[in-house]
Amino acid sequence: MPDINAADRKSTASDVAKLAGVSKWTVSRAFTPKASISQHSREKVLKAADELGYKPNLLARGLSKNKSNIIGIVVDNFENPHKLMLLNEVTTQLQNKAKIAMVLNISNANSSTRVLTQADQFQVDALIFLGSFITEELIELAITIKHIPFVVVGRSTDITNLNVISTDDISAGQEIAKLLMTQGFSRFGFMSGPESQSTWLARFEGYKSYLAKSNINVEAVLKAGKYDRQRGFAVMDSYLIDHGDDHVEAIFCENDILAIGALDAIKKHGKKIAVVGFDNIELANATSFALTSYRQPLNLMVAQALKVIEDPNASSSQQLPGKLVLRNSHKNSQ
Amino acid sequence: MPDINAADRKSTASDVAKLAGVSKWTVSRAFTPKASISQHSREKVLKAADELGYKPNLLARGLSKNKSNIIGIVVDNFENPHKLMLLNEVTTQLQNKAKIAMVLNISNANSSTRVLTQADQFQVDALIFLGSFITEELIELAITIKHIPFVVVGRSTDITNLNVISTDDISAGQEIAKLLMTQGFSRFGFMSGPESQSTWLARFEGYKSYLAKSNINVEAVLKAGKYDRQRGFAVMDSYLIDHGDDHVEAIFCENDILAIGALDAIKKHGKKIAVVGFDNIELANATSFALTSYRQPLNLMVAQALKVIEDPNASSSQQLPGKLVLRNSHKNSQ
DNA sequence: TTGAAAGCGCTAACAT
DNA sequence: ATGTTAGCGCTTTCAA
Repeated sequence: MPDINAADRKSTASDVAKLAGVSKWTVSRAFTPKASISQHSREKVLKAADELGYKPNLLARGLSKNKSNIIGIVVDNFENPHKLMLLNEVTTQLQNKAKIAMVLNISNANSSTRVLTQADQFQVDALIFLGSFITEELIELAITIKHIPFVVVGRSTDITNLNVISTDDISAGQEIAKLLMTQGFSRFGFMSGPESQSTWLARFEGYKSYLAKSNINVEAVLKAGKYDRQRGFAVMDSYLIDHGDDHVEAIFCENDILAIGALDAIKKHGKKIAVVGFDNIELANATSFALTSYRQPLNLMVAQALKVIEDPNASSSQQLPGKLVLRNSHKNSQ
Repeated sequence: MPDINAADRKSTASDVAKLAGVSKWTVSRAFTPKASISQHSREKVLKAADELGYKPNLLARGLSKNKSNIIGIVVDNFENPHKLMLLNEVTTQLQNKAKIAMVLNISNANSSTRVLTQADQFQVDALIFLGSFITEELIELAITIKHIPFVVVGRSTDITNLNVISTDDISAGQEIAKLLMTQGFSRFGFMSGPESQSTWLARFEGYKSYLAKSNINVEAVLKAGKYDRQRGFAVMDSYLIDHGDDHVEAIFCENDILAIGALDAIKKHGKKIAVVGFDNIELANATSFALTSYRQPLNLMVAQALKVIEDPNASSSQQLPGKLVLRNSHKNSQ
């Protein structure tokens, strides 16, 4: 059958070759940055390509080069606005490198085994775990799909042989402890999110160790169990119910949405407790909260993560410095 | 060279064929739901595949079937937590259909032309615009990449020949007007986000028309210009500064993050103005806001969108009913 | 039901 | 610098 639909079909390298009067391999060369091809030929080809609206089929290229330029972005929680900041950063940086982000949702009902297998079948070049609640099981799974390099962004863990790019959580915790001590508080608390044996609460370590230098204990550790505003509220609410007027003066929450929940609970009880969060989500800036928080260096973290998955040799974990963002919630008089 | 690295390489249909003692075409059939193949052969193949950890290469399949099963999800704004709800829904539903989401970030500095072209090169089967601020230019672009069907989710527009799946914004606006009138208010306002000639503020239409039935005008339309909490705050702040005690009693904000900003401004001025938002983001439930909002039927919207891109004939726009979520912010006495 | 040939659109490697 | 052969891993089509 003659090619009646040629106009509707995407044109291929062969079409361009025909129009430019060269072979299709020359067309391929014209689209390969440092291929040996004459200036003349390249121009002819590019002109013809432009006329036909030709753009190389990246799936075909991927098949032949055995490199898809597709990166799997693994997300296990869609409740925290912070994820959106990360997604924004990672998609932007990938796009700028002519790569593309495939979002893999392993939250809730989605079977992570199934989804990661799917990603593997789509030939993702690498997997990036976005600040996920990494479990042993997940790591196991990622390793099973063993051809794929992967890196964890924004989550401390003590699993060895794992590439992790995160904020320097120890220092962050210390800085926050220092800030609160400077305010003159003497009774401190901490609110934690999900817990697993494989993840290490470096933020808490830094916080605790700094206070310890002044012989101060963290007297209350409120376990929210997940990164969830409602849980943050609930756990602070019951703490205040249980403790009456005998409560901590300042609390460091593992992240902003927990902190926001906590602030609401504190407000409900009409108490004054200083609160510091983590992530510096946009909402921290709302006057209702004026939440003092800690900004992670997302751009650097993502850039480093991309470097790691590109060059498996350079593989190494890193802790990057973030920055305290002062508002009002950490002060002793708000 | 003998295949020394066979163990490290992903195994292919040929590997499986060899082990199962059949041809590679039979292997392909074993993985094709209704192919004609004997039960016996299929079992042999599946067993061999399992042994080798073989899974079909979906990129290769895509190339040969001219269908990638990759869907481009176009996102132009990463500030609104509502996007995360949408992303969660769309990735989950796609994954359940053995398809995968490629997130295309056209916010800020990302050139939408470049990104959509990139998506085209990756052979996305379709494009889904997520509640985006659709411009004429964007539509133009999407049409230029003409082989690709696309659909807009969650954004009313009056551009014709465009598949749009959205909440029934007219009814929603009416419901909200009714709710506020029931509270006994008589002076009403509206806060809008970004404006373009191509998008139609159906929510506002419904709101306005319902009030008009009682001969009531919307006396103040605050234009935030973008979906941004800070802008919501700022525009309400200056409204209150300008109007002193002579202000509306109730305001409907185009979405929740605007509403949250507005609430903070109202609080700052120590005023009482009823506020209703839209989207029902998780934060609406925070006690600081107790924001009455409107929940869009995201699951239905996304399901419908997927149906539309799968079957171009069924293409048609739809308005799906959502649901008012009552909290405290709409009441005349909070 | 099964095997074989041809082709999806591209690139690596070799030949000229 | 350019054309050719072969091949990436799969499916479609045609024979047997």
